[in-house]
Amino acid sequence: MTERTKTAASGSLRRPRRRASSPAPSETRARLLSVASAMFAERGVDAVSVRDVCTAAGANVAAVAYHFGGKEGLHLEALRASLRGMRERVLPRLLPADPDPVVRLLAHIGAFAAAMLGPEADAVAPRMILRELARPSVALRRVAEEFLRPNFEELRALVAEIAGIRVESDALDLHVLGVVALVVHCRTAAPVVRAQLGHGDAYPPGFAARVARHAAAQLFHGVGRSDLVPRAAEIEA
Amino acid sequence: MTERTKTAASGSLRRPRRRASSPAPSETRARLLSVASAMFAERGVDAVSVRDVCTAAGANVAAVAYHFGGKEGLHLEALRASLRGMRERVLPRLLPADPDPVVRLLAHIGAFAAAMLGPEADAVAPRMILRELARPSVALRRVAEEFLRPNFEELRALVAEIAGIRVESDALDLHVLGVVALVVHCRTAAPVVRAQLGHGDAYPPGFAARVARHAAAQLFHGVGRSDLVPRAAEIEA
DNA sequence: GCACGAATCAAACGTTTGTTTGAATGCGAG
DNA sequence: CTCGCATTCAAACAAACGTTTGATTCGTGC
Repeated sequence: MTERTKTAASGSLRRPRRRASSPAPSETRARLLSVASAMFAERGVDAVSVRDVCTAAGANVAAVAYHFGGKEGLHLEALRASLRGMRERVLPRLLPADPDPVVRLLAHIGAFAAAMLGPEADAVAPRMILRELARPSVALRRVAEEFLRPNFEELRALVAEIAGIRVESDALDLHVLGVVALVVHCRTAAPVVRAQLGHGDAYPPGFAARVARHAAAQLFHGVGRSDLVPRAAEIEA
Repeated sequence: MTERTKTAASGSLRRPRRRASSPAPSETRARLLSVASAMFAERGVDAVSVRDVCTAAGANVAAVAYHFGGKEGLHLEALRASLRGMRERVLPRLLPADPDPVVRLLAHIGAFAAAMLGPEADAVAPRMILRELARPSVALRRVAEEFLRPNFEELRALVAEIAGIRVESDALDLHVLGVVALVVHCRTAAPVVRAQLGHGDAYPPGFAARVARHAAAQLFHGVGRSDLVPRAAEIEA
């Protein structure tokens, strides 16, 4: 008994030792992760209790502590899963092999906007990531940058290639930021933006592409390539 | 005992009857409101307990329930106070009496950016308002629109006047949204943006004006008034 | 067959939450 | 003075939180 208690109490952060060659990754664990991701994205981590997650996943209350070492561990794992899903699903679409940097740029902006605002944007990943942006507390923001940072750098590189030496570095940053900001703002402040634009409960179909085309055109204008503006129309819904 | 419990459960929403001609607006009430606004803006409403607020304000735990009828009431009142302060302090600066719409537009954008990103942006109002944008749950967003909506409409009217019939309505909305989005995004996602721009823990001095000039220039480009772009430099820090 | 360990469970833990209570306090009017 | 009323206070309240506990189940390797 005492030995049991000692063993249990000793590990301040207890982690369930998983077998090296575990055949079953614990179906309960997977369910918890999936349900938690959805709920965290929907209502925010703080507004969701582990009891909510567990009952929704049909698991016991202790399951979270057992499989993830606590709520914090579940949160981090859900975030990681979201990031992984995001990278695997949308990043490939961001980088077509076309030699024309304009084509690549337009594809990038279009895919980014679609991921954030499109009809399939109900996916948990964007909502979860954007939720992290607003909470400067946790160091998980670092994890979030795993996605946003490459996105920004890639955009920056493409724009630099297209603009040539026409723009100084600082201005280049702001131009790229303008694109990201517009898309992100439409997502994070969606209710307010919809009210301002006179939309109803949801963005109209094709709105993501509309925003993407606008952002691209503005970008071309800004970096002194107004000649490319018509090509922004190449972004399709 | 049973009667006790019944009575306790009955009073669902109690409100302290304030005297009609109250001479002292309860200094404690004012302190609570001030402290709460700051803490709500800093850490978010959910992350701040009424105990935190009360001890920080040197008041009793029951003070919140007494003066505001509960935490919700305090939150709403703090939000209202922030909005009022914001309108009184920054809105007048948004509307100079200059006949030139370009001057008014530049003043508007400059003041908006300064309020959000400038050195005095530590004021609680912007942080509190922007925090509300991210939480679609409460109807307090309606209250927030008391500030953001007029801001948007005013900007829209000015841009429409400057651009003339050059732009269709939908595009006009997006152009105005682009300005708002850039400024707001720099504030809400500040840590990430700073990391992307290579800034440290804080934006460099003059950053607000830099952003404002950029947004204005982009706006002029977008609405086909590239001739006005140089005038964006009129925005000063 | 049996013991081991991973997994699940009901139950309870201690803490913190927002709120309520009933008694004190202070002050102005009658 | 004393009553009434707004205010403040220490204390306790029920509920919800994340976590821990000890028992139980069940498949596997020895």
